Amino acid sequence: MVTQQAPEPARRGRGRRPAAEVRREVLRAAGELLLTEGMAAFTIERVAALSGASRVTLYKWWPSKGALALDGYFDAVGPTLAFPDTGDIAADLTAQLRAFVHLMRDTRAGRVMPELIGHAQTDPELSALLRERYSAPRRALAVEALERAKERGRLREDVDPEVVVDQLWGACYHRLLIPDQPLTDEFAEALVRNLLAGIGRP
Amino acid sequence: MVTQQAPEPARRGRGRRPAAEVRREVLRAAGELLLTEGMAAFTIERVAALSGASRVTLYKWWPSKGALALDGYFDAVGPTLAFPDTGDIAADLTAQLRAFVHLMRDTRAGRVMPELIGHAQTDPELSALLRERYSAPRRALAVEALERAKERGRLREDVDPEVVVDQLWGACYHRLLIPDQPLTDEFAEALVRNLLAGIGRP
DNA sequence: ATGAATGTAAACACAATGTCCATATATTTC
DNA sequence: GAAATATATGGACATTGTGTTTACATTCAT
Repeated sequence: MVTQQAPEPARRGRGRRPAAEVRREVLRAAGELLLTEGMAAFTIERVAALSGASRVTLYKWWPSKGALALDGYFDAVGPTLAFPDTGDIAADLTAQLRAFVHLMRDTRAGRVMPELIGHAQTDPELSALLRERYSAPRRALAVEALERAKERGRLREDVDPEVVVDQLWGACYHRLLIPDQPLTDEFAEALVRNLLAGIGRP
Repeated sequence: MVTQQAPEPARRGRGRRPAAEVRREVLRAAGELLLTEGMAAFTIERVAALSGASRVTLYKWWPSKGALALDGYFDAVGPTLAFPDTGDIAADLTAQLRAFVHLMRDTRAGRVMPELIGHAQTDPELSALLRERYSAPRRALAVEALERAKERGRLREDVDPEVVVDQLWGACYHRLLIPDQPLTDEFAEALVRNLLAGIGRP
């Protein structure tokens, strides 16, 4: 039962294919298209053509273009999340922020993620999915790290970790989405320094 | 020379109309459409229909849909910018941030601005325009206020005002664009408190 | 083996983009 | 004031993407 794999990109006869195979191919094509040409070129039609699946199939499985894009993104990038915990909260935050800055500055993620966030502004489906599968989990990791630091007495008791997250990662997203100023290592370091020590003077 | 103003929305004969009148009508229609139905419903076609102008005219005057949207936004909202300067930097920052939070939470601007920023992620024209006419001027106002505070000795000398801006307004935009957490007055106040006094403990 | 589930191709209707044209009117120039 | 020029208008067109419908082929489960 040797299935002749067509060497050419996509040319197939009629009839059903295994669902798992179709899904795999679609996600691969979606991720590839997203990372190479960006959200502007990302259409259901092109994903269908690249994956060899029919548009109807895509419409059946994914509720919106954004949902498909997000699935494609995670399929391509994978769940590369981690949070160091050395006990030194300043160092841990700086390390995590620098890693984030590098990811956004040196890889395609730095173009794709802003485009996904941008698209989510007019796509409630994608907005919910993005919160649920991307921002909320990442936020939780940071909040946990800050809570631990608080328990160790490294942070003031009255500080809300959720606000701190916005003042660190939110600041990065700001420079990513509205690029008036560059996203650099020095920026990441200054964020932590400013916030921990305070910028005021008695 | 009495020009009979058609009482019905948009029904006109052929021929050239005064450029200023056309421009005014187009901007009014664009702003209105944007504020009532949002970016998703904002199309060249609908702006043309609402304004009574022809699509060709819009294509000639505006390089992209985003540019037209931004012009319409400013036409509708106007340059409502101001920065208090009472000498108390903490109070000034808090006041300005609270005003921003209110604008975004209680008016249509809170929906439109995220959509414009979102659209800018895949529209370089709009991105440049947004920086040039919106974010850069606003940023400058905040930076100037922080510089003045520095000169008065209220802020540490080694602090970069540009970073501070991201940690205050960037944090707000974060909650606006990725709404995991709500945008509240308490949030605005906590931002300033955290940053001025520092969140660390010796 | 058989039938239900599901992917495929092809066609359609629809909306919006972007670009023609010929014509009519405003503005400028003489 | 009249002619020349600039430009807005309506209408038509090709193109692209969305989303749905229909008939058919193949896989998967029983």
